[in-house]
Parts: sequence; C-alpha cells; structure tokens
Amino acid sequence: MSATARSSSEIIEVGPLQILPDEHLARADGRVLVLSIRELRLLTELGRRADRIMPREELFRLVWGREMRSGDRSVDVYVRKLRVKLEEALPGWRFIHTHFGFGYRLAAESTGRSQLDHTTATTE
Amino acid sequence: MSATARSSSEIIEVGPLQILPDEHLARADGRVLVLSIRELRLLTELGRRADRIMPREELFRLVWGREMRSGDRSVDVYVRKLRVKLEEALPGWRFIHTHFGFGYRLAAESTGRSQLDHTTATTE
DNA sequence: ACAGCTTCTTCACATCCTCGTCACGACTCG
DNA sequence: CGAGTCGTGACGAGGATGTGAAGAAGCTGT
Repeated sequence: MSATARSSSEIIEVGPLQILPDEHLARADGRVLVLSIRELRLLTELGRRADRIMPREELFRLVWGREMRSGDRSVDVYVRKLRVKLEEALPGWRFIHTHFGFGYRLAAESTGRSQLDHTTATTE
Repeated sequence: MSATARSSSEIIEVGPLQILPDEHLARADGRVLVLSIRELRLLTELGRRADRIMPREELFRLVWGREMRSGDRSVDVYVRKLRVKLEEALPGWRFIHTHFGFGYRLAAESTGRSQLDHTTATTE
C-alpha cells in the first residue's frame, strides 16, 4: 500500500472518503462524487500525502505540472470547490485543513455533531 | 490510513507531545496541534533542549534570529500562547515551566488528575 | 461551424490570522 | 515592603486566505 501502485489501481482512503485516481472518481461512503479533473487531481495529491501539510507551490507543481507564479490563487480556489463538494457529500466532516503560511493538509475529522448515522449508503 | 513514512525528518518527543519541525506541525497524542510559525519554532527550540533551562535571550536569538532588546516580552507572550494550546490539547499536563529570573524549561509533567485514560505510570 | 454546457482562470472584495507591543495586575525574592 | 519579573488580555497593522462572480477556454452533439 503505497505510491506507485499503478497497475493494481491505487486506492486512497481518508475516513469515509475514498479516492480512486485510476478510475477517475472518488466516493463518499460509497456514493460517487462528481469531480472535475482538476478537482480530482488536487484531491488525489492531497490524499497521497494525507496528514501532511502540503505547500501550495508543491500542490500546484503536482497538479498543474508547472511552477506556480507567485500570487496565483488557483490552489485556494480549487480547495474551495473541493470543500463545498465534500461538505455537501459528507456533512459533519472536515477534510481539507488550512495551515496558515504553509498550505493545506488532508485528514478526515468529524465535527462531532449532526453526523450520527452516516454508516449506511454503502453501494448505491 | 497511509502513514507515508518520510523519515529522516527530525522528531522531538516530550511525553505525549510530538514535535515535527520539518513537517511544520506538532502532535498531541497523535492529534495535530495547530500552531503558528513562531509558536512552532519556539516549541521546537524548547523541545530540542528539553529538561534544560533556556534563557529568554537565547530563545529569542534562536527563534527570532536576532538579539533581544532588553524589555522585550515576546518570548513570554508566545510561551503563554503555547501553554494555552497545550493545555487545551492535553489537559492534565504541564510542559513549559518558568524559572524565575532565568527563563523557561520544557518537560512533560502530569498534574496527576483528570488524566484517567493515559496508561499512566508517568514517572513523577 | 454552431449552440449549449461545463470547466478553468482570474479578479475584487470580505474575512481571518499572525505578530509585535502595550498596559496592568500578580507574583517572587531579597 | 519594594523592586524587579512574569502572567495575561487586548489592540492595530499588515498580510494571508475565503468567497462569489465573470469572462475565457474547452467539450459535445448536431
């Protein structure tokens, strides 16, 4: 279980979130999440390094494939888009955490309330 | 959850507290502590010299990178900020100890109560 | 090529966070 | 008790991030 699991279809799990880069999709408690390419790539790169703080510059390099121009807010904007979709799909969870001055970190964190019964919905 | 062991990074452990300077974060019983740059740097320098009394002037030099002007209270203020966050994350523990007229010392010390789920035996 | 739709990028503005500093009260030690 | 030291809350400036919107660019089917 680790990076470079090309052939055997990489599966990244972060709490109730499942990312399948090779399938071009992600799942929330089994339900398919509708993400655009950029969104999925960003989520994937964050997921591959779950629990670690990723600098914007590195995320940009990984997702966009080129150097980030200083002042570019693309990463922030896409983090926003992902947050909206994740919140919508899994209310009561927080995934993308901001680390001021550095970047973002992906980690499943239950807000504790309003999410007492999200056990179902596996398979659709 | 993939650990993504990116060892070779410095890891400082002080009781239930874990400081990872290169990851830009610290953990309390595994949970991520949200610290600002200055806070983490100060905690790191204290951690690197755990159990030793650190004069304010030296801490300031290490963290701020310049000489401390006499009367500057920055170190005290940041010690305070760290104490608040540490107490919040690990109630029942005390980490930063004041040495009147000298400076501060980092050391994990259980206060003895409200620490019922910690596989105690924490020497004392 | 065209219309209709989605995605990408960039802006502008709003909001939040950090930092350094101050003021005042509590504390310590001689 | 007195002087110096430390704890603590608050504040403003500057910078970083959140957020909504608009136009550009790309995609699909006809």
